[in-house]
Amino acid sequence: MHEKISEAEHAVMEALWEQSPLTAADVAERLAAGRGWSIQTVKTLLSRLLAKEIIAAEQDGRRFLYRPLVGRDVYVAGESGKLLDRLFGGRLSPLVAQLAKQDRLSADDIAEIEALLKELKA
Amino acid sequence: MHEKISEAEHAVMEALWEQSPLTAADVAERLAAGRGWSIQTVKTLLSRLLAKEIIAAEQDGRRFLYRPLVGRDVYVAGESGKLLDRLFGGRLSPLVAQLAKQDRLSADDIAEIEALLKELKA
DNA sequence: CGTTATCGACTACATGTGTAATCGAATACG
DNA sequence: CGTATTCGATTACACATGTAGTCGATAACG
Repeated sequence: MHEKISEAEHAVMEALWEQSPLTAADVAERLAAGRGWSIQTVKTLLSRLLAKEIIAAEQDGRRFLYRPLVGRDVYVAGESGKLLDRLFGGRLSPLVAQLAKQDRLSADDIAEIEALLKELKA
Repeated sequence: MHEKISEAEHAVMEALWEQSPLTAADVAERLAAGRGWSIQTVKTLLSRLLAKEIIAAEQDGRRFLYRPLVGRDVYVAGESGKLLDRLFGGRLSPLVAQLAKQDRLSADDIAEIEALLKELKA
C-alpha cells in the first residue's frame, strides 16, 4: 500500500499524470499557472513523493526524469472510496441524492448517468 | 465560511451529529469503540472545534454541553463537492463510472439511483 | 577559462494534526 | 471535613505539510 498524497503533492501528481516523464523544471512550469510555486517548492514535493514511492526518478545526465508509480485511476478510486465510506456508509445513492440537493446535477449529467446504469445492468 | 475539519475532528463531529448536546465525557464514551482515545484527546479536539466555531458550548454547572454549529449535510455537501471538483472536473458521471469499475455498485444501488434520477426529471 | 545559472541534497521554519499530560479549581465521596 | 475525582485550560511534543533558502557540484555561456 502506498502512502498518503497531500493536497500540494496531488497538484504535482496531476502534472505527471497529464504527461510523463518530466523534469522538476517541467513540472514547475506546468504548475506555474495555477499555483505559482517556486521551483524549490516543486522540488521538495517531488522529493517527498519519491520518498513515499509514489513516483520514480530516472537519471538523465545531471537531472532526473520523474514518472508516476501510482496510476491516476488507482488514486481516484481510493479517494472516492474513502469519501463514500466516511460520509455515506459506503453507498453511492446517498451521494447522488446529496448532489441533487445541491443542484449539482445537470440534465446532461442525469442522462449520462442513466445511460451508464443501463449499461451496467446489461 | 467555517474552517477545515480534520480527520480526528470529524470523528467527534459524527458523535455530535448523532446526538447533541453532549458532554466531553459523553463524546469520549461514544468514540471509545472505534478510536480508543483518551478523554484528554477528545477534550482537545472539542476545544479545537470550538475555536474554529464549528461547534458551540453551553455551560451546564461545571461542565459544558457541546452541540454542532455546522450541520452534517452542509459538511457532507462541502466534502463531496471538493472531491468532485478535485478529481472529476466537478462532474458526477465520471465518479459513477469510476465506482462502477470498482464494482462498488450493487443492483440495489443502481435501482435506487435510477429512481432518484427519475424523480429529479419529474 | 572564468562566471553564472542550474541541479539535487539538505536545511529551515511556521502551522496543522494526533495524541496526550499537567495544573489549579471545584465537586463528590466517605 | 478531608481526599479522590473530574472539569476545563494550558502546555507538550512528534510528525505532516506548505513553502521555501542554502550549499556544493556541475554545466552552459561568453
